Amino acid sequence: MKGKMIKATRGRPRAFDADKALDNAMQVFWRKGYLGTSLEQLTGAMDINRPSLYAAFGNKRALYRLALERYLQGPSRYLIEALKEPTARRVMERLLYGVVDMLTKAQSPGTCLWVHGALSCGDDPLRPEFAAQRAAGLADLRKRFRRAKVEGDLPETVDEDALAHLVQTLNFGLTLQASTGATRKELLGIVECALRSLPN
Amino acid sequence: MKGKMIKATRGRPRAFDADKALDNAMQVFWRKGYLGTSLEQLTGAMDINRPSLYAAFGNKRALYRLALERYLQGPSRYLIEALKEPTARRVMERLLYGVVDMLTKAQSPGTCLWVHGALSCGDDPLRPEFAAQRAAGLADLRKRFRRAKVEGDLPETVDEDALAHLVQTLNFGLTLQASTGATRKELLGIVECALRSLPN
DNA sequence: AGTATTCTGTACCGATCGGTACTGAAACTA
DNA sequence: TAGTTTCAGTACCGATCGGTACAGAATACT
Repeated sequence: MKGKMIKATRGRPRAFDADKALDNAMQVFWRKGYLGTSLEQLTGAMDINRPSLYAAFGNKRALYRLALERYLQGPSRYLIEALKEPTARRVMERLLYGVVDMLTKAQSPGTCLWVHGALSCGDDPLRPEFAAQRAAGLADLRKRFRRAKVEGDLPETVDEDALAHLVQTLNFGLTLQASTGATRKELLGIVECALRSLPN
Repeated sequence: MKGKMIKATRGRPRAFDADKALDNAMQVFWRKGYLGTSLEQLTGAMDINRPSLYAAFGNKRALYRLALERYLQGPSRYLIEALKEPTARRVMERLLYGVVDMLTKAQSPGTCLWVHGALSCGDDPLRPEFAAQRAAGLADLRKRFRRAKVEGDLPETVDEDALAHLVQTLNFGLTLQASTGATRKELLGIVECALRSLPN
C-alpha cells in the first residue's frame, strides 16, 4: 500500500506527511467522486502544491487508486471484518449494519467512495478496475457462504452464489439510498426488513 | 414535457427534429453520466451546433432535465407500469424484472440514466432534485403497497414502508450490479432470489 | 416587396481542466 | 565546503470546459 507512494532516502526531505495528505485526498474523492474532484480541490485539501502531488503520488488516477485502497482498509473495513464473523447470519448482519454505520457516521460524506467513483469515472481507465473489484468482492462473499454450508450454519438448500449476489446488491442499494438522501432510520429499517427475509 | 423545449411560430424554422435530437442527447447522458458528458459530445450526437442547442434547450443542465423526463417516460417506463399491476406481488415482479430488462436490453448502456446522473453530478444544483425524485418514487411505491393491504393481496402484518424501501433498494442495487459488469444471468438470479424471500 | 423574427454557423469568450518546466531551497555524502 | 539529490513553489503549458456575440440565411407577417 505505502509502496506505491514514492519516497526518497537522499536529498531534501518532504515537508508534509504523505500519509495525512493521502487521507485528505481520500476525503475529497469520497465526497466529490472522481470526475467531480479537481486537482485544485485536492492540493487545497492536502495542503501541498501540484508538483509535490505529482512527485509523491503520480497523477490524479494513481492518487485515486491509493485513496481507494486506503478507504477499503479504513472506512470500508466492515467488509473485511464481516467475512470473519463465525456464521453466515452474522456475516450478513455485520455487513449490512456495517455499511449503514459507515454511511451515517458523524463525518461521513453519506456515500461510498467506491460506488461514487464507479459511477463518476466516465470513460477513464479506472472503469474496468471497478468491475474487477466487484467480482472479487462477490467471490469472497460466495466463498464465505460456501464455507458456512460446510460448517453447517447455512442450510444446504441455499444457493450461496445467489445469496452472495443478493447481499452485495443490498449493500449497493443501501449506498444509493444514502447517496440520494435516505436517513439512518430509513436505512436501518431496510436492513431489518432484509434480514428478516434472508436465510437463518 | 415538450413545453420546456422552446419552439417558435414566426421566423426561420429549425432545420432539425428537436424530439430526435433530445433522444440522442438522452443516449449520451445515459452512457456517460452528467459530468462525464461534454457539450461537444452532445452536439455531435444531436447533429446540431452549440447555439442551436442553447436556443432550443436552454443549457446543459436544462437539457439533462429534459433527457431525464424522456428517460422516465421511455426506457424507464417499467416503473410506471409496475405500479399498475393488480397485486403487490405482481408489482414487485414487474418492477424487478423490468429493471433487469432495461439494463440488459440490446442497445442498453447497461446502467440507469437516473442513477448514473445522481452519482456523477458533483455539486451541481441537480443533486437535490435527485433526492426529491427518490423520495417521490418511494412514496408512490408505499402508497401502492398500502392499497394492496386494503385490497387484501398483501398481509396486514407487512410494513409497507419498509417493503417499499426494500424494493427500491433492490432496484438501485441491481442497477449498480449492471453498471459494474454483472450479466443478465446474474441479475435474473438476484431477482429470483429476492422474490423468493419477499412477501406472498 | 419590405420588415420583423428566428434560425444556422463560425468564431470566439473567460475559466478551468490535468499536467509540467524551471528555479531555488534544504537535506545528504564526500 | 563542494557536490549531489530531492523537494517546494511559481509560473506556465495546451486542451477542454460551458456558454455566447455576431453575421448571414430562411421563414412569416404586413
